[in-house]
Amino acid sequence: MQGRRSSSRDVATLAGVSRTTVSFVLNDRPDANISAATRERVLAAAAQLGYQPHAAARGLAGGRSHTIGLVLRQSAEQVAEDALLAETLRGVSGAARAQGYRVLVEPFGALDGSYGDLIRSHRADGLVVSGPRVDDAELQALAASGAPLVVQGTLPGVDAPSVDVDNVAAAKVAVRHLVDLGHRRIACVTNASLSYTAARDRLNGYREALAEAGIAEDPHLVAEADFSAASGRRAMAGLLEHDGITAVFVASDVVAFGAIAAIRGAGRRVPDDISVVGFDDIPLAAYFDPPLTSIRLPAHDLGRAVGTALLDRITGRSVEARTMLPTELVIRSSTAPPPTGPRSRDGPEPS
Amino acid sequence: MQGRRSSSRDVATLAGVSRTTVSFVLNDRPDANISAATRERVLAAAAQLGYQPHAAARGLAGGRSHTIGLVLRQSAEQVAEDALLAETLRGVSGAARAQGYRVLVEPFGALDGSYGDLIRSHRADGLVVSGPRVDDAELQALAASGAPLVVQGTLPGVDAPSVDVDNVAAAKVAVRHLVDLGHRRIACVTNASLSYTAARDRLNGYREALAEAGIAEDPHLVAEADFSAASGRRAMAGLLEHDGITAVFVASDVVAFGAIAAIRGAGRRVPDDISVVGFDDIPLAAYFDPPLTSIRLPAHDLGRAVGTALLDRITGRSVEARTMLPTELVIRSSTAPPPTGPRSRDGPEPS
DNA sequence: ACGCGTTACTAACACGCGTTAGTTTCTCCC
DNA sequence: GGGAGAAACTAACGCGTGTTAGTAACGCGT
Repeated sequence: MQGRRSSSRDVATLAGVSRTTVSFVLNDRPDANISAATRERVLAAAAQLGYQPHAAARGLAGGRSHTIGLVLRQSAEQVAEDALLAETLRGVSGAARAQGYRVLVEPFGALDGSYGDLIRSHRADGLVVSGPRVDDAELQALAASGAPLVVQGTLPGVDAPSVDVDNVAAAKVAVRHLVDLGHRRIACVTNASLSYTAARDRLNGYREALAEAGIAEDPHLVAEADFSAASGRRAMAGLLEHDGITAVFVASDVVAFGAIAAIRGAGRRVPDDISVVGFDDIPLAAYFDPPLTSIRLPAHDLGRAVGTALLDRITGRSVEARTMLPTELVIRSSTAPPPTGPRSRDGPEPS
Repeated sequence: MQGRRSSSRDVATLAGVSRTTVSFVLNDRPDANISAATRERVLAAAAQLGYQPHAAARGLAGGRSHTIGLVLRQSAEQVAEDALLAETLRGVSGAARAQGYRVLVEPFGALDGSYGDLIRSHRADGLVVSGPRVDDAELQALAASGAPLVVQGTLPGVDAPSVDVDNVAAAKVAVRHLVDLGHRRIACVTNASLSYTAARDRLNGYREALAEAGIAEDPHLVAEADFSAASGRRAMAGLLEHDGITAVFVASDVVAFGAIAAIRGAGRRVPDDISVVGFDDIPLAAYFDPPLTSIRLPAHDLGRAVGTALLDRITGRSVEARTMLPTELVIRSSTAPPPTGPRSRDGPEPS
């Protein structure tokens, strides 16, 4: 079908025009005057040869790589546990492809902070930085140098647009759901170390919800996890040493799976003895036992939004400094009213 | 810190040498004779300027993009459900980076078969094709044209190296585990449609294990799922209409989660009434209730192996036509001996 | 003093495209 | 008929690098 790689010169020769004309036609230059007949001839020639511009040559001449980088700033273990990565990636990639861009994924953001090389070497025209941390010097420097980058998540003090969900509000909705069911002694397991802004925000949402309900916060009822189910189990096991807990807000579904394992391990039942609300609504949440009540995080939309924002930034369009996507509480079976008596199993109705 | 982008010419000027010498030093050309003093001076100048070669220029001149493509041939839903994608990606990316390569991810392999453009436009020097299907015309054409590509999975009849686990043998081990526990009436839920070779192989392993145990196969005990937990629930619900099933081999953990939901929905217990073996050993398998017995799939190693194989192919080193990675049966709590009586709850011991 | 091989370096081309400045052809109106 | 302006196209440069062919300096033996 195809002999050897064909260049733009081959197309020009076949169509009987100059290389410049070929370039004008294929790139749809609006100010160029190309007759309909010529345009047709060029397109036919290109199709016949299966012509595909050489990406490097295009990038060199045009000063644009038509590639964006997706930098995962989390550690290897965290990346592995990220059940929503695939969806986010699809969203970013979809947004990119719609404008002729492709996505380079850099999953070692945490290994060495050298992802700035992607920009410096013009391998990528811009970066989506996911899972930013407050102590990210590379990110600060990159943003200061004016590199096109968009943060997925929240990172105050960095001069770059960001896309995120409102973690505070979402966590608040989750905890309020527990309050509405009648719970008063509600624990919290964070999704990660508090050096992650998302973890901090979700914890703050928990606190605000308690405050609004007039419940005094007990610092002993807050435990930190670090993305993994194993850490959730450990954190929850610690919390269970305190009496009277009837509900937990766990700021990540994966961590919640571990927490539930700990609850079961202690001989308690979900939701009969302890209600659990998760966060993220990963695909498996609905198939867990019990099906997990959670906050749905629009992973695909997040990816698309962050990709679109970056491309807007690259192409000089205006970008909102902050985009917030809506979340939604998905109520399943891991939450119920608190037990009435010490061992009552009847379903009491909240007033 | 950095003024404007510095080119190789700036480095040459600063070091007091020619641009060619700079190129020789930075690329470590073995046949070039560069004095230690000059080499030192060049490296110092490059470091001082923070010099980073322009990727497009390098690619154009060298004819190599230093990028490999990771093509996900599964549908969007399947990609979303793929809990091991992150690990595989890390493996591929790690292998690539070790040789100065980066990874471009193409998650829309199923949308349009146009991933060949990555090769034709020289955007990528080679492709890792994951989740191949027998009816992939693009793949056939690409392989025939001599494009460097490596298949992750199994696809007979395509002239390209492949990396995979031995799905037949692994499935056999899983089913033999059930047989050894004393089960005789063992059902199977596939992980996907049988147009996927992995699904077919795992089913064959199931059949071989039954045959070796002298158990006649009942075609009614095999049901197809399609990657999702929802499909697993449906498939299992159908199987439960047949009497006497005491164990199921489900060729995917995610699907198994759905299957377990169906079993519970029918009022049966795992493993007391029905044992379940999964496949993949996704991170959450250990935290499911009950913790899932499964076949561990070395996702990270698979990624690294397939990445390394592709790079070997690109750089002209010899590549084995077929690499098989080992799997391992991880026994947890979703499998147990079959119930002795119609409703016995005691733990019987297999003889 | 001269030739010869080795060492250390450089000038200049090629990669394939986008793009600016310039040229030719065509149309129209006085 | 002739000049002006628009329409349609092209020649040639530049992007930043890798690489080949070629040159200058140097050591050394005769």
